[in-house]
Amino acid sequence: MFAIQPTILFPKPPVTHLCGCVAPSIHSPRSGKDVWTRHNNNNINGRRRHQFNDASGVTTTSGYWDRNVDMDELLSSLAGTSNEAELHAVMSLYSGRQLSQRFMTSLLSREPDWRRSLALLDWMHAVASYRPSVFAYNVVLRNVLRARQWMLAAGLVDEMRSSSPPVAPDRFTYSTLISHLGKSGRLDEALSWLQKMEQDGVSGDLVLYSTLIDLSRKLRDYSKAISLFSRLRRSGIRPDLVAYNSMIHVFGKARLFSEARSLIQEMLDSGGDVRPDAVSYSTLLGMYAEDGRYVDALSLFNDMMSSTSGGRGNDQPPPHLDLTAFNIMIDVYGHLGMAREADRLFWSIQRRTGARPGVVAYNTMLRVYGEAGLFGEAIHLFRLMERTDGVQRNVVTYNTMISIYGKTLEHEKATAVLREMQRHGVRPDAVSYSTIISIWGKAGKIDRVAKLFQKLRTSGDPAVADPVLYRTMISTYERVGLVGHAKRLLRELVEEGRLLDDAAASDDNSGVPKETAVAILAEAGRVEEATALFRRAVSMGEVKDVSVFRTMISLHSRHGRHANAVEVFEKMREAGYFPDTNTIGVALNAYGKMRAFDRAESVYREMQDEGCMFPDRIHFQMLGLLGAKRDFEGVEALLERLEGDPSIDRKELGMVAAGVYERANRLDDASRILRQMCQSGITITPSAESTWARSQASSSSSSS
DNA sequence: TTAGGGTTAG
Repeated sequence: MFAIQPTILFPKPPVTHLCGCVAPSIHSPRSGKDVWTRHNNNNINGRRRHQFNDASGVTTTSGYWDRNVDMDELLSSLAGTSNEAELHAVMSLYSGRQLSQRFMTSLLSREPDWRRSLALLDWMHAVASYRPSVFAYNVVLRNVLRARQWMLAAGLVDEMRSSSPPVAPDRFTYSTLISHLGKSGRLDEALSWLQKMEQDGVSGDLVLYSTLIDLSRKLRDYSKAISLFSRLRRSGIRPDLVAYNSMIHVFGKARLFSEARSLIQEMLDSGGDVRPDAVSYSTLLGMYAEDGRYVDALSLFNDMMSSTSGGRGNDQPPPHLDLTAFNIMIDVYGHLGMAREADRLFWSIQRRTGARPGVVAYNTMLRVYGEAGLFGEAIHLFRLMERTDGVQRNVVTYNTMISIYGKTLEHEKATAVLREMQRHGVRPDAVSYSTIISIWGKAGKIDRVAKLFQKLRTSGDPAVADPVLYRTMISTYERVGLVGHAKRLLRELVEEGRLLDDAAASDDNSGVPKETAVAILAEAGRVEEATALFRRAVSMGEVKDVSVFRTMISLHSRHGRHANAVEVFEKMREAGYFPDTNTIGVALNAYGKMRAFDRAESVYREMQDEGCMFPDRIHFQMLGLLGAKRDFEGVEALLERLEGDPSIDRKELGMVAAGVYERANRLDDASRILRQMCQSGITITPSAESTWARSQASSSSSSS
């Protein structure tokens, strides 16, 4: 009858706990009233829902009489129940009173505790023979998901699908399930439900797809995000502004900058209903900045400054010029070594955007001053923040200031800032500690470093589970020659990873999660330990972030362990993860080194079939592999296909193809390609000319 | 009833 038996899956909690979930609003009549009043006055679908607020009960439209039932009394009785059996007993007292299904559903929808709502659902099934509606299921599902009871949630939806007759899950069911799964990093489960949803003929909507796209991005699974986007387009849904902006971010992360920029163009061309906004522009600006393409950022910013489109008036700045864009540009000027321009931009923020600089602007400016050696300005700004309304120094401010005192080699002042932040109630984090440790290390204060780290570990401060902090500790020890200490740290790390194998140990959250430990070991170049721990973590399903796979693949590749790199890569694909473009590049390289050309080719093809888009260099890499395989028909076929792709730079493609032939010692073909380039009006750069000349020279020498 | 986008520090 009931596919899930919560009593079996999840042992009953102690009575006090169960009561505690509902009791505060029930036991005290006063606060209980408040809670119900608040809920019942919610204006839902334009109708005021207050009919159950009356202690005497209200007649419902369905013809049942719920008036004999005092809602408060019923809820107090329920609050005293400690398990489903007792709940059933209480409810059966009321079942003779002909509670309407609507009443029951309403009761259920107000129940925030997942155990109790599940029990109510069970009761509706078993005792009253009320058939729970999709709505009822959705409410329970929401509660179960909020409690992160994943298995139970999946079971509930399976039950809906399989009960006879089925209670067909609807858009809300899937949307709730998928977004909760995704939010907690269970992207693959989320995607498998997306499939079931499609099987059930429930169409995904724009928000759902865009949630999944953004989740993929957060898990750094850009290829998957891109594939979802093309799926969205294929199903005829037109992206809106948020979806576009999400994708600009994704394309930027995947380094597909021309794609990112073309999305902005697409919005501009779309005829006005979707126009790029401040978020579109600053996303792209930020992506340029992150990839070190400061000049591109500058040129985009110039476009933004000169475009007045969408302005609200002559005196008003255009809406796409906002504080965030300026924040990014201060950072960009800083990286370009243009501190004076950054300074000018900072002080013009209010005039040009209408907004006052916030803490991020101050923090960025602070760092730019520090990096430019303008320490007087930095200290002045730091002091100014204290006196500026609406700007609160935060952990980033203090960390930046600590690092500035590190640059001036004033470790006592750096330490003083650390104390100052604690005095002001700002908790130092992993960045604060790794900054100060590195400063103390350089000042030779190893005792202080060791003492601090020991303190952090014993206090269970979450900052210790940070890969960079570990790396700082290790390199600090190594720099002063305490190699034994560094090794001990790594050994303990592995042991702590093992400690977490024990389910009980993971509850108290002590030690370092395996994913982190793998990253630390990999960064420290400890291939064997990292590999062993990684295998354990995978087998226990503890690897959720694709970046761990990526870390391992690049670790193996750096150490020339191409077979291992390929092994991890294939495991990653089996697990349903999409590798990012960098990883694909590394994997293709590894396949090439192993001379496994066919496997490389099928990866290249399959990923495109799955909707992936590659940056040019991946295509070029594939050309190179085909050349190395001496599959020249393949080279020509791919070349022809790539020539038809307008997003690929023709000149670069020609150069790469000529290089492929040159390496394969087919100089006639190399010349042919270069000749075709000249004929189609592509100017050949000096390096191309030298390639050409070399190919001519060696072809004449080989023929003589 | 559910739900999506941008910036700073080691």
